[in-house]
Amino acid sequence: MTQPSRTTAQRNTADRLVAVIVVIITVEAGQLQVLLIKRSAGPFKDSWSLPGGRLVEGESLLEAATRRLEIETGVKDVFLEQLCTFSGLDDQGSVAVAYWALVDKASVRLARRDVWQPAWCLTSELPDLAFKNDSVIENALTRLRNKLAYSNVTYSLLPSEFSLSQLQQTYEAILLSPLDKRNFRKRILSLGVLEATGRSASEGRHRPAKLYRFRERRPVVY
Amino acid sequence: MTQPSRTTAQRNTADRLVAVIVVIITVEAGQLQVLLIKRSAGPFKDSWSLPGGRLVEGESLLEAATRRLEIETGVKDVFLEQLCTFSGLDDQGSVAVAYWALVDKASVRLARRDVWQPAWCLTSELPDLAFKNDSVIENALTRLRNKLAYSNVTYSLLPSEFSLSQLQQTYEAILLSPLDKRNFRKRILSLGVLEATGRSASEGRHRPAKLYRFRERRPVVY
DNA sequence: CCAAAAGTGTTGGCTGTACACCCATGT
DNA sequence: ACATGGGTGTACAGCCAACACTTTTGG
Repeated sequence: MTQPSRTTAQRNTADRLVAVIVVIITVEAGQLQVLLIKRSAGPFKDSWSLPGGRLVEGESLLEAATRRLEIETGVKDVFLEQLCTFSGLDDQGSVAVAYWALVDKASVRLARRDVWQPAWCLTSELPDLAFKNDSVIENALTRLRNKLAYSNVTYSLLPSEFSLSQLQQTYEAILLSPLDKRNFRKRILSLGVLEATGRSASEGRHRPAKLYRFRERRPVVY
Repeated sequence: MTQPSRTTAQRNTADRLVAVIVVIITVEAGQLQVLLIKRSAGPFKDSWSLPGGRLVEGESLLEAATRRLEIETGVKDVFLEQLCTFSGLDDQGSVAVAYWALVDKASVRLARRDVWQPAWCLTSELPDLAFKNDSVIENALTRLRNKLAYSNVTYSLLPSEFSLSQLQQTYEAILLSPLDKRNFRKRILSLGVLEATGRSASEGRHRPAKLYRFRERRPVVY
């Protein structure tokens, strides 16, 4: 059984090429960043796009997204959730299921290859992207901002132990606005999703900060 | 170019059968209902499932869902939104993109056909469903409940003019819990999404109720 | 001793919730 | 006249936002 041609402009079976794409988000130095891939072949050669790829035989959507995430970053067991599904991102009738993931940049080892190099990009300075990927990213960021308010998703953006200031900086980077320190601490601590580790860490020549841990390192909604 | 067989348990191309399924929701007499189809052929023959079907050539996902909704109910221009995408609902490697829709039952004319008859079913009395469709419905209802709190989606469940009591009954049917009348009216009116029509209607032998209209008959988030 | 970030409480406004009675109509 | 649902206001509590100073450390 031969494969139908993948390059003709319109597919001639009712089956579709199904791909997953993954919006991999991190925060570093108070800046939101997204992982992009430099396209070194195919349509949109030399422009940037989100990492993605087709499903392989027998693979579920989540498996494909998990695999893709690990290929690019080496990380597993982070927050990874379906976002939405697009048709018409290319003009080939394919269907793309977008996922989004949150990773701690320190735990990432970017894939090193000659072609299709991944790189972090500030969300404030996104280049032109292939396949309308900018709307996918916008979508993911909106979801992230909403989800901050009623879930613990940030567990996946930080190391296992962190200070409240770090957590606050993460929130501020995502929301693009400063938060009041006392109100933030009150709110977060009263949720009861954190526990103190008893340890402290000083970064630079300052007073050392108490370290906290998320009680659950998996998604919880309040 | 031959089509690959659709009946073997595992597909042997990386292309997938892509279908949309639609959770069509309505409220009547204080009861949430979902449109189901009696399967009269194929897998799960004689059990119930959500209406759905494959994409046709050149069709987008939203177009497919819109078409399916209109085929079953005759209605267009109602609230229709993507829900989420499943792989593994059957064991054939297909991918199903679920949508959900809200319709005013009075404006619906159910498709009449000899086979695959559609029928309304109370969500409190769902039969066993094919293809794990029960989880899809649960998902849609959860989304609806959440969305009640910050959007005007109910515009699509009611006739163009309605009383506040009708609106409240709709909310109660969805949330499965009674609401305080005065608080409900205060809350809804203060949102400013309704406008009084100036007209009234009495149903039965009661005091006639003021009628209202949604300012926007399309989704708005507060 | 100085710079830098950590840590800590109180107040006022607003929002949401609980709660009960009178009114207009049709029969 | 009465039964039925329509319509209305107040008081209290909990939540969120605004706001400034002291403490601890490293250099």
